[in-house]
Amino acid sequence: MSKLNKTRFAILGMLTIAPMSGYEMRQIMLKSTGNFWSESDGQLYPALARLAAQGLVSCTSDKSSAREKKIYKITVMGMDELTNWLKQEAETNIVRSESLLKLFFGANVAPEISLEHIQVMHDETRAMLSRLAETSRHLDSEFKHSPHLEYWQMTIDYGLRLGVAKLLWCEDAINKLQKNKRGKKS
Amino acid sequence: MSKLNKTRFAILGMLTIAPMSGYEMRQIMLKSTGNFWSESDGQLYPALARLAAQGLVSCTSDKSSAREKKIYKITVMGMDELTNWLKQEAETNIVRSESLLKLFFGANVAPEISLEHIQVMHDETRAMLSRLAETSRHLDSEFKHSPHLEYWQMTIDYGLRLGVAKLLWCEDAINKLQKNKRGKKS
DNA sequence: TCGCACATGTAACGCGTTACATGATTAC
DNA sequence: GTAATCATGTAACGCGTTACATGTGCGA
Repeated sequence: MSKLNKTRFAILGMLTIAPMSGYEMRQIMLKSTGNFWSESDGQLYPALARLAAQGLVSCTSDKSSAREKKIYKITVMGMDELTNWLKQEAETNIVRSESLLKLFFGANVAPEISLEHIQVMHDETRAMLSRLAETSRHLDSEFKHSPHLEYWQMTIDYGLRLGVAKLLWCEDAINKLQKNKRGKKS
Repeated sequence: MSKLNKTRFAILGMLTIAPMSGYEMRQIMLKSTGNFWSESDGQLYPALARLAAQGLVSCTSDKSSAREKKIYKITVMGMDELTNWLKQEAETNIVRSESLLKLFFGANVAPEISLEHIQVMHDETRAMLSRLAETSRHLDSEFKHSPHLEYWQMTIDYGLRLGVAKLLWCEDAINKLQKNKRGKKS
């Protein structure tokens, strides 16, 4: 029960924003929840089909555009399922950082190696921060009157705060390692 | 190749600290890398056996203690394998936060629900911070002259900085949600 | 004596990604 | 014409956890 698939809930949640296709959903997820939650094709499409079979979402085929597109919409039952899940305590909080694992074993190699790893983290974090800032601005203008906005901005703010902290840590770590390098030379 | 098992490297790395048994390794991992990397029984023991078969670790049976204990030691080949991995760029950086996902969909339920989730995050973060602080003190006294110490403290510092940022975010988010609640009432 | 910590493993299951298959339209 | 994007799906594979199996010794 505990490790049961959460994909269904991510989907149901996305459909409270608007009815959409699986493809659209994936794009939106990447840009919105991408920093803390993502789903792959192989999870998404089968899950959508299952939800439809269970009556938690309805599906209509849209043939107006180029290729056939399946537009999914959340049902009353689906809404029930979602809010019920939202009320439960969160279970899944996974972090797995190969960068930190490598740093942890850094004593086995030259400090330059660890420096390089941290530099990469630094660059990636900076890139993430600017993406987040852009998303934030975009949401503010695009969803001015949506009840979702407040919550979305909170998750963005989370990314911003953690990102800034990460950046500062990187700079600190780089300093320490460089000082150490000089220390060993002299 | 890219998604190849990293367990082997985590094990090899741990064995650069000291020769140890699988059981000990698990304990140590939980306390040291637990916040950013962990392995379960079902990964650890088979991986140890494979590494031994490949000659990357050696294994001696210790019958002095209560139950038979297998002490693993990293070999020269294993050391080679490890340093080679350490030099490569990190690939695996996974984050999956159900708490944030629930917050993202918070507009679908009463603000009290989201408040509660954030409160849980806050408490968990505080607990993590005090565990980290304790570990840090412990390492300082226990491994004063180890070349590992500097690197270990850096990963702890990472946890501390991110943790503090998380804490501040929680407090901020709680304030925002409470303000919003009052706003709706009046 | 009951339960916990020590200690090693296996089997089953589900999670999640990747790669593949298909095919239309659009932009260069 | 050919590459990229839109669009949906499937199959295979490996990752990772959980639960189970087994047994010892120690402390409350």
